[in-house]
Amino acid sequence: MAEAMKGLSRSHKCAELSKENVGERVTIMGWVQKTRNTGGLIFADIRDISGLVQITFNEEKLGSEAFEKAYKLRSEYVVAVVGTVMEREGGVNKKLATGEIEVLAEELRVLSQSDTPPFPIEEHSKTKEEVRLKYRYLDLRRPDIQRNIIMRSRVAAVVRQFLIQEGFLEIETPMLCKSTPEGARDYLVPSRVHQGSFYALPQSPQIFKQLLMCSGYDRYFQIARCFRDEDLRADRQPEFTQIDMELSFVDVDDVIDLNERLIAKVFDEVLGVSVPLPIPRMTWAEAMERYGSDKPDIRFDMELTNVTEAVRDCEFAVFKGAIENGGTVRGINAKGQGTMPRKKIDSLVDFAKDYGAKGLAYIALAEDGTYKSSFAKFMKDEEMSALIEAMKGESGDLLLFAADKNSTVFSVLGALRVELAKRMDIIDENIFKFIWITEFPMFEYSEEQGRYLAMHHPFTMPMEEDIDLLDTDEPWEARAKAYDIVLNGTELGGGSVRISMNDVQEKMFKALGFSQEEAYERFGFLLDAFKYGVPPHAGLAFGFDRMIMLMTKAESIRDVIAFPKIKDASDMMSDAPGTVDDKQLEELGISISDSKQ
RNA sequence: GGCCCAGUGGCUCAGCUGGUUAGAGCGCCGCCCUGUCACGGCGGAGGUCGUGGGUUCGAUUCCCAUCUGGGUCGCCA
Repeated sequence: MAEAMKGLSRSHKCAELSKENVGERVTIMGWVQKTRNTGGLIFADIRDISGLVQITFNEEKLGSEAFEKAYKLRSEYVVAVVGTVMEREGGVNKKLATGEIEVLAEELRVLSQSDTPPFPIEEHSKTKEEVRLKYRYLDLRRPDIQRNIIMRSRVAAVVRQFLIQEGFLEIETPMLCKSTPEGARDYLVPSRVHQGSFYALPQSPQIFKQLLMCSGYDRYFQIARCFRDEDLRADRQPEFTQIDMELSFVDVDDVIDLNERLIAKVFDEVLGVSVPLPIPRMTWAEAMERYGSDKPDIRFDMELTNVTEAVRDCEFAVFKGAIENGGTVRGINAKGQGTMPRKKIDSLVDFAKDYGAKGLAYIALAEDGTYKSSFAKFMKDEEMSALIEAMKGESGDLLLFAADKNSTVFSVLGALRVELAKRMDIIDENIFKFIWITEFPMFEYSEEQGRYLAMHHPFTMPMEEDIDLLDTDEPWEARAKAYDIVLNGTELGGGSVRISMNDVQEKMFKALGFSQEEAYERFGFLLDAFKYGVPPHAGLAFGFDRMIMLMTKAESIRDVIAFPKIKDASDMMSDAPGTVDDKQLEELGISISDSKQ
């Protein structure tokens, strides 16, 4: 039977108690973590958000009726205990923050009983996520998840404090928006009043924050929920949170300066980690050339080497063909991996194939100066020597090569570089290496749609010296005033300077193949707003969940979100999404096609 | 949509090339125990081996399909 807490008031959280409190009469409330019953003496560890404290139940002190109650305590019962803080008689428990003390109970109330939990409520749980997520309310009791959720709140608080101090206003933007069929799939919300019409949940507050700049709120931020109806990954959820901001009368350097100070402050205050400023910058072109990635992990080297010139005249058909088709041959040198067994090399080849490579050529350099290679028979000796030389290959190294069009070579070697580093265990997991990637291309080719798309979004400002390129036959050569902040190989955030000049915006739409009408159809109200005096403006958005993931070293984004969704975007606990009543559908004017029922 | 991994009591796992009543640890239930903190002792309950089909004298084990969960490629302006 549960008892009321009437007349009791919690005086301390469990782990707030220490030797300082010895002799004090305290009231603590929390969950029973564990009981140890030695017969005439019962110990119980009581847990709340602060941690654990040991309660001692002694029949002489407590009386037989209450002692009987203590006898029946089980895991996860919610109790209130009034008692006196004592130094431990049975010796200090060094593993516990409150290990020097215990509370000798004088009164016990069982505020709530509990069924036996389906899995143990403990740190470093071995229970599979399937079970944990079904009982998420229990999983959230575990100290490691609680630490993540607490850190998330602290980061949000520091961000708010910093930005408000910098003159930002926190402004909410709508959740019910108009669908803009560019980019990710929208989550749609049917309208009852306007049957047959749909709202879309925002993929980001992009357009609204630009309108706020037009309206003169010259520094805006929001910790904003965003929605994308795409497939999930370990670091991707269908609804996620951005630290979103936009500033007027600024250029690239202003945004970068402000945000690196924000990062430094967050890491200092929350983790005690000092981030040296300024954070290094690298152009997109350099990042691709050196790391094969626009989000390079710079905690380790193993950079790409362009060996196209060294193999230009060779007879190896794979290299020859790639070069003839306008591609390149590039390699990476896995130092000291020359003895890698064939089986493991094959698994690297398979790995490369996932990223679009047709294969992976290799040279394994033995300690005795000889080598094994998948393609030596097609090469002259001096060509091999030149290639090894170009790769700075030494005895014991494993050289891996991809030959294809540049985008494939970069994607394969960029991923392979990270994979190798993981296998070689050369990544220092305890450091945070930030880098800004700048000067992104304006456009990116979509194989699927057979046309160029805006790499960032259609309001991204080209670099001044590249504006004229938009009028030429090769507008895709233009670089954007866009920047990403990358941490340990993860894109933490990104943004751009926006187009605030009408003529440039028109050129941009033209380059993207939008007619004036199409542009208006999609973004009319923004373009209209721009007619009435638009300040130069720029912004940035951080992936808040990813930031917390990296700060907590969580392996999954689900570990930093209180109620996450699983791979198919459903919620294991509530079973969302679900079907709805026919009556609800009728009101919305919606019918479900037979094939889906 | 493709590929890969996993699924055996509440939890975590073992179960060899197919062979009697499918095991262990933790948890749970009962009894005992006044200084435990991975408490201890004794006893006990609890399993359609994810599901369906096939091969076989016989399937947790082999094959096929399917479901569930995870990872990843595509996708994510």
